[in-house]
Amino acid sequence: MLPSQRPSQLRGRRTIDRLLSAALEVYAERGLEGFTMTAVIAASGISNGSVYHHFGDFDGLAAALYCRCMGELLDTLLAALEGTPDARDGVRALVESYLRFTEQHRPAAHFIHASSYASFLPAYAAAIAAAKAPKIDALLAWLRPHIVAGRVVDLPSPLVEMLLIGPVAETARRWLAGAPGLDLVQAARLLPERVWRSLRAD
Amino acid sequence: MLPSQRPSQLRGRRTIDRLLSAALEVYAERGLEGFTMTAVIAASGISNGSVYHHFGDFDGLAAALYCRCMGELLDTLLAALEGTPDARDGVRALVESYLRFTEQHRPAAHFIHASSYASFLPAYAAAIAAAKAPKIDALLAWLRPHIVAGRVVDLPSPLVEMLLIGPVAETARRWLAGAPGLDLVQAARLLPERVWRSLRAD
DNA sequence: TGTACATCAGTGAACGCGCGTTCACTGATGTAC
DNA sequence: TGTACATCAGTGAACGCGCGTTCACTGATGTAC
Repeated sequence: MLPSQRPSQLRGRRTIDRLLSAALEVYAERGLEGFTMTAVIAASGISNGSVYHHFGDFDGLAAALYCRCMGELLDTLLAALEGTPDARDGVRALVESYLRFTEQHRPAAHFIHASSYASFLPAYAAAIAAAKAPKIDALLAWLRPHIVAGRVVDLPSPLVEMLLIGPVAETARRWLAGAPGLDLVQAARLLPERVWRSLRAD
Repeated sequence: MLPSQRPSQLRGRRTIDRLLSAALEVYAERGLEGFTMTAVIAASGISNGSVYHHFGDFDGLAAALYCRCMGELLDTLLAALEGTPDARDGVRALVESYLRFTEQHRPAAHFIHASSYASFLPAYAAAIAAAKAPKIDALLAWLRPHIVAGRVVDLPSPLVEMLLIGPVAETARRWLAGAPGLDLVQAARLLPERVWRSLRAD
């Protein structure tokens, strides 16, 4: 577990929250380059010593921010599946909600994508994986019956995930990087059906 | 054009080549974190002054390396289409060759993906886009007749690109990040047909 | 063929800046009796 | 209900390190005549 997840006092939880919010603001305004201890301290008004108290080091803060953003994304995807038993509807809802999340939470989405190869990940990989696991499992639990029943193609689950997430993740990435000619609303209208076609068993 | 592309003397071209090769080695061994001026200088045996002479600044060297790696990837994709007029064959060949390139040129592929949000990109975005444009155009030129003839779905071309590249790009990214349970050979066997199904018009 | 000269290529010591981190400290909170 | 004390939370000055960059310089190459 990340150290930050378990502060024993309410005061500590509020400090952590202020630090993470300030960190995302700093990232949104100045990018990875400007995402530094110094900048986060200044933006949050909290002393550097508190960062070490709660996160161990600056990478720990980055890992905690990553967990928070990724958690929000996964919660959004899970919410989209709520009360959607049909396979095609569910796949379409996943694609649409991923793109909607990207548009509505641009800084968080940007941070998630930009962190794929960040230096803080290796050190905190286990903690991050543990935080993601239950939500990933819930997504796979929704999907499995559809594979078993022969409605979705029976491939190794990492490959099913690639077909499902690949096109939207790449779309989000390019849009976040400022690529011209990409319209997320248009993508949300046109991509879901094509993704479904790559996944349906027939 | 990147300054590095046009050295007037053979000696200069060799220095540039040694610097870029050393830079990719440094990146492969120590990651983005260890990818510094100091490390590249030490690995190449060339003085820092020469870097400034040829690239302007360290970001210029990074941009030149990105161009070189991306150029190799695009050349590989174009070569896969050579003598492949059929739409389905071509799409499958693109998917397969993208994955094969990732496996065979791991450091270059890693650098490409990790650079998506790198700080050197904005400053050199125009030069990089100019270097990529002819090859991207060649890929689209292969695809267009198939769309016109109704064999490939008629979507805005950025979205066609997302469906084509998304699943393999995401697969490559996860594999490069060391995700467990991803087998590129298996992916090259199973993904091409599913990608084709998302693209074919019917 | 030889010489003069401009330009290109390469060197490496020196510099300043901002980064993450440390540490000795004060203050707040919760708990035991 | 009050007091003592351990632990948690927060502070901020100080530090060292390594980074990208600068600059005055030497050496190599190509060209003009």
